[in-house]
Amino acid sequence: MKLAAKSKTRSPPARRRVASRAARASETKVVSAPLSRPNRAERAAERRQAIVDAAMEEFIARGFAATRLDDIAKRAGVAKGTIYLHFKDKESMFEELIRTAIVPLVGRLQAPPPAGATVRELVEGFALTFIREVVNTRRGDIVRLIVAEGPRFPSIADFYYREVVSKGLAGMRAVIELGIARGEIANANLARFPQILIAPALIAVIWQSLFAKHAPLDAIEMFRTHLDLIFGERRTT
Amino acid sequence: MKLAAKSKTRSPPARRRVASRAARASETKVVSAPLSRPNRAERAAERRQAIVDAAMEEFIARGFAATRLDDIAKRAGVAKGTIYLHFKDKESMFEELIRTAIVPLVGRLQAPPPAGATVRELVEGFALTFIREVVNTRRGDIVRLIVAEGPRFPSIADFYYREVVSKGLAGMRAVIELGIARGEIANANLARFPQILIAPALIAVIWQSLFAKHAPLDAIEMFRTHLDLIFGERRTT
Amino acid sequence: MKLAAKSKTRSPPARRRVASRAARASETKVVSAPLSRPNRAERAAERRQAIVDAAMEEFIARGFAATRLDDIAKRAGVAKGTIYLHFKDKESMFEELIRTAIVPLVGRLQAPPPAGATVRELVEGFALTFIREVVNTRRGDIVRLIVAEGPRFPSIADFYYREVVSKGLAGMRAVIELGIARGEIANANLARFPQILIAPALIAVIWQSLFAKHAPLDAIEMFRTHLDLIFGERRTT
Amino acid sequence: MKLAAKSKTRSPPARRRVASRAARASETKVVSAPLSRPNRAERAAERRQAIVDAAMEEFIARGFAATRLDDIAKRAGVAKGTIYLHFKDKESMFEELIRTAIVPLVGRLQAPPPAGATVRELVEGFALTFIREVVNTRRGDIVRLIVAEGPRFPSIADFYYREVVSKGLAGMRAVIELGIARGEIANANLARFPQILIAPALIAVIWQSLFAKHAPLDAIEMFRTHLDLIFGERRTT
DNA sequence: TATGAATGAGGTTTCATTCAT
DNA sequence: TATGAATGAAACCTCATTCAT
Repeated sequence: MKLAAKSKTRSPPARRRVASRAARASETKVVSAPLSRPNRAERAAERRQAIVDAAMEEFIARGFAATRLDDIAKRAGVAKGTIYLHFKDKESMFEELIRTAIVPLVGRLQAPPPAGATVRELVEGFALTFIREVVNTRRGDIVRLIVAEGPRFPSIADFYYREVVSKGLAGMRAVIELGIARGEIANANLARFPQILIAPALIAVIWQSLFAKHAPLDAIEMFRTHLDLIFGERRTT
Repeated sequence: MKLAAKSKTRSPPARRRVASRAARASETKVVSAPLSRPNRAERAAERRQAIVDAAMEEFIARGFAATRLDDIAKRAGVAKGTIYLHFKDKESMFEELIRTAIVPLVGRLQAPPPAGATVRELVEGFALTFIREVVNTRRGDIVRLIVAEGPRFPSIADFYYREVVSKGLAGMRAVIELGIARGEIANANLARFPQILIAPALIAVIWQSLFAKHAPLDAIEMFRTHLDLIFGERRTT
Repeated sequence: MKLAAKSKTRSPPARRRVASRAARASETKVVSAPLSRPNRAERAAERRQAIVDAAMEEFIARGFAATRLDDIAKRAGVAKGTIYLHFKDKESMFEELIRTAIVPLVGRLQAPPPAGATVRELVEGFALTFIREVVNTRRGDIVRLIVAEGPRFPSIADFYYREVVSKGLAGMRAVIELGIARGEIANANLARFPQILIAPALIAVIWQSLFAKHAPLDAIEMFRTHLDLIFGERRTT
Repeated sequence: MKLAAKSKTRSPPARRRVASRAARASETKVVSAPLSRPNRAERAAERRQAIVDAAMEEFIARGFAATRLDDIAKRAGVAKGTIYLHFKDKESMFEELIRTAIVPLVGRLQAPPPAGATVRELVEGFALTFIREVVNTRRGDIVRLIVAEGPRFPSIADFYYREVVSKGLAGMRAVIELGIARGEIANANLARFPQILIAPALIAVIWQSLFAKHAPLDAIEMFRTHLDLIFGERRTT
C-alpha cells in the first residue's frame, strides 16, 4: 500500500542547485563564508521571489482565473507544494502580489521636488518618471491587471484606492493649486479634477497593452502636448 | 432523495416556457395571427438574445475565465445545451459578444452633426452622448472588459482597433483639425494625439467600475473642464 | 486550446446499456412500453442507487477518510462528476448514506408483536430478526461504521441517538417492564439498563467484523444463553 | 512577507527546547550529574514518548487516515522529520502504537486474585478495574479505535485477537467454570460464551464515545445489574 | 540527532462539452 | 429545436516522505 520510490530527477531543482554550486565554487577553500554563500533563509527568500516573479508574469499574461498554479510553479522552478509554504491559496497570493507590487511604485513617484522648479517642470518630471517606470514596463501591466480584476477583488480595489489613488490625487491637487496660485495654470477648475492631469498617462498604459503593435504611441510627446493644454503652449524651439 | 445544493427550482425558465406554451395553446390552429404569435425563427431569435444578454452580464461580472456557462444558461432561462445551438463554444461566444456589443455603440456615437455648430459644440455633444450611453451604463463595463481580456484575445483587440479605435481616432483627428482651422483650438499638436481628447472619458469609465463607491465622479463636469483646456475657458453664463 | 475529441469507449456505461437492452428485448414489438422500459427518471434513480451502493461498500471497507470518490465512481460504473449530480460533496454523501441506511433497519425491527406471546418470545423474536438482518449482513458493518466515525461526525451520532438509540432503548424498557409485571423477569433493575438486553447482539456485530475469521461466533445461541440469564433457564430438551 | 495561515508560533516545542537547552547549559562540562541531566538516550526516549502520546491523541481524535503527521509533530513539540527517526512510516507507527497501548492494559487487568474471594467478587473486582481503567479513560478510545480501524489493519486485529481477546476470553471462561463448579453460577452454558460476561463493559466503552453527551451511563451500576443476572440478585445491604 | 523546507503524487471538486431523448 | 444528465480533463490543494543543513 506504500508508494514506490519516487523518482528524484526533476530538472528545475537541478538548475537551482547548479546555481548554488557556482556560488560555492567562487568561494572554494573558504571554509565558512556565511555572508557570501546563500544560506537557508536567503535561499528561501530567493525562492519566494522566484515564485512572486513567476506568478506576476502568469497573472499578467492570463488574468487571475485563467492562471494555473502549475504554470507558476514551473516558471519559478519549484514544486507546486512549495507555493503553499509561502501563500495560503491562489487568491491570497494574487491579492498580496498586487498589493506589494505597487508599494515601491508609489515611493519611486514621490521624487524629491527640484528646488526652484516651475510647477510645469514639477509635473513634467513626475510624468516622465511615471512613463519611464510604469507605462513602458511590467508595472504598466499591473495597472491594467488592477483595472481588469478590480471588480472581482473589491479588497484590491479598496486597497489601491486608499493607498495609491486617493493619495496620488491629493498630491496632484496640491500641485495644481500651487500652479494656480503661481499663475501657471489658468483654469482653476482643474483642481476639482486632478484625474485630468494623469488621464493621458493612463491611456498610454492601456494603449501599450492593447494597441502598441497596431500603432506605437509616443507617450512622452503626448503628455507634453497635454501639458501644453494645461500650462499654455511651450516656446517653440 | 435530496438533490445537491444547486437548486433545481429555477423559476425564470419555467416561467418563460409556460408563458410561451400558454401563448401557443391559446392560438392553436389560428393561422392568421402572424403578429401576435412568435414563429419558430422569432422564438429562436428571442432565445438567442436572452443568451447574449445573460452572457454579457456574466462576462462583465466575472470575466471570461471565471464565467460559467451554467450561470449564463440559468440567467437566460435556457438549458445549457441550448447555448451550443447558437454558439460554437465559450470562446467564440465571448468573441462574438464583444464584437456585436460595440457595433451599435459606434453607430450611436456618430450623431448627426448639428448644422452651424461650433467645433466645441460638436465635441461636447459627442462627449455627452458617450458619457450618457457608455460611461454610466453596462457598455462602460464592456469597454473595461475589453481592456481586461484584450491581451488574452488578440483577435478581439485587433477587431476593436480596426473597427472602433482607428476609426474613432480618425474622426476625432478630423474634428480637431477643423477646430484648428477655425481657430477654436490653439494647439496644433493636439491633432497628433487625438487620444487626449477622449482620455478623461475613458478614465471616467474605469473610475465608475473601480472607485465610484469610494468617491463619485461627475464625468460631465470633468469633461467640460477638459474641453476648457482645449478650447479655452467657457464664458460663465 | 480546445480539448481533443473525447474517447467515448468506456466499458461501465456499456454494461449499463446492455441491461437496458435486455429489458427492451423482453418487450420486443411492444412499440411504447413506458412502464416497463426504464425511462430517464428511472435510470437516474438506478444510477443514484448504484452510487449509493458503491459508496456504502467503499466506506465500510475503508472508512470515510480513506475512501476515494474515484473508487466509488468506478464501482458504481459512473464518471466521477456524476456523483456530484446527486451529492453536494463527500461529507454530505457519507452523512446522508448513514442516515438513510438505518431508517429501513428500524422499521424492520418493529415487528408486529405476535398475539399471546410471552415476553421472552417477544424479545427472542426481535433478537433473531436483529441477528438475521443486522449481525450477519452488510448492515452490521454500517453499525460498526457508525461506531468508527461517530466521534468525527457528531451530526451522525446525534441523529443516530435521536432516531434509533433513544427510541430503541425506550421500546426495550417497555418490554422489560412488561416482563417484570408479568413475573417473567425477576430483576427489576434491568429496566434501568435496557442496554444490557442488546449488549450481546452488539458484541456479535463487532465480533463478526473483527474476529470471525479467527473464531466463529454463534450469535443466536449466545443470545439465547443471555436470555436464559434474564428470564431463567430454558427447559432443557 | 506574511507566511501562510499555519501559524509559525508553536509554543510547546519552543518551550520544550528552551527548557532542554537551559538544562544542558547549566550543566555543561559537569560530567558527574547522571541523575539530574538526562543523557542522549534518555532524551531520545522522552522525545519518543512525546511522539507516542501525541500520536495516540491524534489517532483517537481523527482516526488513522485523517490524522496528519504535522499535527502529531506539533503536539509532540518535535519537527516532522523527527518522527521518522523513531518510526518507519505512518502505518508502522499506528500499528506499533496500538500494539503497545494495550500491553499495559492487559497487565493491569490481571489483578492478583484476592484470596478467599467468591467468584462474583473476583469478577466484580476485575470489572471495576476495567471500568475505572478503560471505560472512562483514553484507553476506552483506543478500544474504539481498534474497532474502527481493525478491518483496515488486519495485522492489528490479528495481534489483538491473539494477545488480548483469546487470552481474556480463556481467563473469563476459567473463572466462569469455577463459578459453575462452586455453584455460584447456575447457567452452565455461560462458559460457552464468555463474551456475555464482558459485553456490558464494551457497550459502556462505545456509549461513552458516542452518546455520553446525550445521556450519561453509570457503567458500574449497569455492570452490577448484569452480574445480578449471572450470579443471582444481590442481597440488598 | 534533529530540523523543517521542499517535493509531487494523489485527493476532491469544477465545469465545458456532448448526446440520447 | 431544446433539454439536462453525464462525462472526464484539469484545476486547486494536502500531506507523507525526503534530505541538506
